[in-house]
Amino acid sequence: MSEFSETVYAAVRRIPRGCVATYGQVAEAIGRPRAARYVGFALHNNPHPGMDEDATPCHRVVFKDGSLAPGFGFGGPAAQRRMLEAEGVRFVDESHVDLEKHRVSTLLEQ
DNA sequence: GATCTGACTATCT
DNA sequence: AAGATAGCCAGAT
Repeated sequence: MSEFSETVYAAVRRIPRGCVATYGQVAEAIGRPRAARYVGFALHNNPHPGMDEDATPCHRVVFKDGSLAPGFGFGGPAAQRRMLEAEGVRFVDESHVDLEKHRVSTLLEQ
C-alpha cells in the first residue's frame, strides 16, 4: 500500500466517534489540501471498513455539503447512514449529516 | 510503460 | 448563479 493511502487511513482513524469530516479536511490533514479526490480513492480501496478503532471508519468521511458517498461499499448509503446514527450523528435529511454539529474542528496531527 | 479515470473541492468564466 | 477547469496520486487497462 502506498504511503499516501496509509496516511489517509491514519487521518480517517483520527476522526472521533460520533463525528464526521469532509474529504477536504482529510486531504488537508495529510498535507495534500487539493487531493480530496484521492482521499476518496484511497477509501474506495478501503482495507478495513467498520466502526472499530482499528478499522478505517470511512463512513465518517462525507462531502463538503454533508452528503454521503454515492458508491459506498458497505451496502449503500443507507448502511452508512445507519452506522453514523448508531454513533450519535444527527441527520438533517436521510442522506445529509449535520455537519455544523458533527464536523471535526481539526484533523491535523497533535 | 503510457494513458485513462476516479468516494472531491476550489477557482475561474 | 451555473457550468467548466485545474489539481492532486495511484491503480487499472
